[in-house]
Amino acid sequence: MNEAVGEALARRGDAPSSDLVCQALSQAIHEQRLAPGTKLGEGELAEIYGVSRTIIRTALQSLAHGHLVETQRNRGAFVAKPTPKEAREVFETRELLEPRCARMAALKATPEDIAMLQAHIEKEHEALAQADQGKALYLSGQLHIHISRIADQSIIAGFIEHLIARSSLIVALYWKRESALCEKHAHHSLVEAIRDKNQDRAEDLMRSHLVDLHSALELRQPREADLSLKAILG
Amino acid sequence: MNEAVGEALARRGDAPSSDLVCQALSQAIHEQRLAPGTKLGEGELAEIYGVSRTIIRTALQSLAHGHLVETQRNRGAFVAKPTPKEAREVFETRELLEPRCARMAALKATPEDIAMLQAHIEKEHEALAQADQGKALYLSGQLHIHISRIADQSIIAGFIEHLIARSSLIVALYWKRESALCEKHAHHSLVEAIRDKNQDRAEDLMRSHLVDLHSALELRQPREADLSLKAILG
DNA sequence: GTGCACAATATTGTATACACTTTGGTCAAA
DNA sequence: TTTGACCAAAGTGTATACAATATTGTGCAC
Repeated sequence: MNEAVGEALARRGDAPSSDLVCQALSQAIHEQRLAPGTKLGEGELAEIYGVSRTIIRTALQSLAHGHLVETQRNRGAFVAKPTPKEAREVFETRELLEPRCARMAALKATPEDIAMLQAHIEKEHEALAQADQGKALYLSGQLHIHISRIADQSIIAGFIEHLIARSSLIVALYWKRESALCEKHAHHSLVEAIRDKNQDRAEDLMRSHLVDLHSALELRQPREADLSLKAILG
Repeated sequence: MNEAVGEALARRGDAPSSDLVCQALSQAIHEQRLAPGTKLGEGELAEIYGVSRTIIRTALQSLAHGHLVETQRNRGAFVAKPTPKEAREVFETRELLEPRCARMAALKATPEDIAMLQAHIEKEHEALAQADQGKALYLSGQLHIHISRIADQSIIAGFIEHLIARSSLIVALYWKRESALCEKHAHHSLVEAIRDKNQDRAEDLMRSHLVDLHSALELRQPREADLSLKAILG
């Protein structure tokens, strides 16, 4: 029973309010309701969420650590604007880490894991059917995170989670065309390969899936107007 | 001249005091002057560094994001105690990332980079000659960070920096025997390979160097007594 | 009308004050 | 002696107040 007691004590929620704010802001960024470059004023956010600036500052600092927002001293926090170089690096790093994770996931996945992945894909289909672009993007990232967690390499999984968060911003800035259908099929066959414990195929499918995503980006200068001034006149 | 103006504005230092505290604590951890598990009381640190708890909390939060300290709600912050599983994962991840970085560094290193690495090795020798274990450990990690930066993959370099920071804690907890001489030689030949642009050799040397480090660890339960209760009764 | 200096405003950085939780100890009862 | 509750002290979580900095608006000189 000792184990149960420990679990209960550890599970005693007490979610810090800064975490809730952090999650709310993350989700808004992932769903592209906050565009890159948007100013995140502390007072403004404090009023919106009904907490003090202390909490907001804590949350913004967390997001800054995850490179989702950039802070400038005495100027404030802004939704991050990954540069083309950063965008390229994010995907290069994903192409290094995720195929290995897919391989390990194929090795270690339990029937429960498979069921979870398949249920997740169902949710993705629903979001696509409803043409809910933001939710579809979010769920797509979540699938990658689930796979990395199944691989049971929590550090790499943490890195991947980090990279996927940044990928949302990159997609917001540099996405070229709609290829949702392609993605849908890629996820489906990837989960199949994991289900079949086909490590080589899972690794290959993940790699080519990421290459497809990467090549669907137009890594030119950001399109926003407020930065183009700097880009042009710099 | 626009460029120069922008540079000057951006370079206008203004290091936030929380960063200074953060750096001081990091260095103390790296040099093993703060043992894993040590309580980091906010008031105590505030008095030591002559700033308010606000600054200390900010710094501790940064360190928590880097997994150098662990915070427990309403209980405070403690120097992190990586578990054997975490330790294994840290080195497995380093073995995945760093050999690739060494290869890219061999490809991209400029003569200035080589000179910097060689100068760094000199400093390592000095620290070893003075039997300054803490400084030697710190410099050893710095060399790995320099190499990853030369590879010009800033995201991977950031991950490696993160992993090396955690490695300090792991070494503090699980180091088995002294093999400083081995390390000295490994670093030397690694820099040689990079100097000679020998990518395969740089990659192999880095890999075997990391494997050596990894195998010099005794990944059993932590030795501290205050945790053994939990470990026994869990 | 244009450009610059300066003041007013707004926003961030830091310190302090207060509320809540944990912790350690004391005392009473079994 | 041991167990339990309760109280006091210490420490963390949050809000607020004040200081420093940046931004914006105004007026003056040219």
